[in-house]
Amino acid sequence: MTGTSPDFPARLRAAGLRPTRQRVALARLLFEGGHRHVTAEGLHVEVKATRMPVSLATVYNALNQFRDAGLLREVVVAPGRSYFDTNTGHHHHFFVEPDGELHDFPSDKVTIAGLPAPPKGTRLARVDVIVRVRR
Amino acid sequence: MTGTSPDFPARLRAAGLRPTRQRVALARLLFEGGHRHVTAEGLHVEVKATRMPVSLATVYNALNQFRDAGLLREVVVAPGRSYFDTNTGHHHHFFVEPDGELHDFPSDKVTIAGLPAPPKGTRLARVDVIVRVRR
DNA sequence: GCAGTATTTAGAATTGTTCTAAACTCCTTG
DNA sequence: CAAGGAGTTTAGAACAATTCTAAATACTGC
Repeated sequence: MTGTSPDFPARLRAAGLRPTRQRVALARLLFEGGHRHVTAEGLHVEVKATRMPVSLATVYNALNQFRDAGLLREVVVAPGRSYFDTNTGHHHHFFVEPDGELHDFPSDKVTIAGLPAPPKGTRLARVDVIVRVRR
Repeated sequence: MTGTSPDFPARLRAAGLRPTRQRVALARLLFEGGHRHVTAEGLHVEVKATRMPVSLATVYNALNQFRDAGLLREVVVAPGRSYFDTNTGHHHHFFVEPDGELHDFPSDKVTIAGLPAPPKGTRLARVDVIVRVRR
């Protein structure tokens, strides 16, 4: 079989989101190639470069909805700017300061031992490892 | 005994910062008790409650200068808000979502194995572990 | 004490993000 | 396939966190 041609409208519908033109355009940019890290501003610039103008507010809306639907993961590494990661599986990040470049690395080779128990009345949600590096 | 009275002016001077009234007032709030996590807004409210009014801009300036001087560490855990940690030693964080509560835990019991090498042309700066928990 | 530079300040400006209300579009139904 | 309603999009205003600006003030060395 020749490469899966991702049916974006269907994927969006499966996530409980109406496949509007702008959501499909954004999904295409986000999910068509390999994994990516984007900011709202960056994605807005990209989508404007296509023949489908989309407002910045819609980019923000879509990113938040995609994240809530589990299609994206939000990564908080730098003050004042949110990154969204199309890789929603288990993995961690390299963050190159001060450029703001972000790279995934798989978590399956990484072992974290000796973590204390969560504070009383809380349960573990996720463990983020951010390896900060400099040029 | 009257306990150790930390000489804040001297500590500031040692860090290369002039011991102005407002910096000393902020240092007192930050370093007098045990380790703390503060936001600029929060610290501003606190310092206003003392008899020494300090502008919000000065709080931001001071926090940034203290961080640059190594007296504080900035912790990025939530989008749109920076936390400053008076604990500059090796340790990691619990972050209670969605309240925004932050707790330290020492890193000496924690072992992280299997981290990949930093990307070419970069050197390791720090490894942050954020354990996200929920109520 | 005085000059001189660093610091503080109020308020404006900037940046990133969310909100609002009106216009539009997807989808279902007839 | 027209119509209607709910869900979306949009431009622009609003908001929140932070930084900048230019003028006033405070620390420090002499």
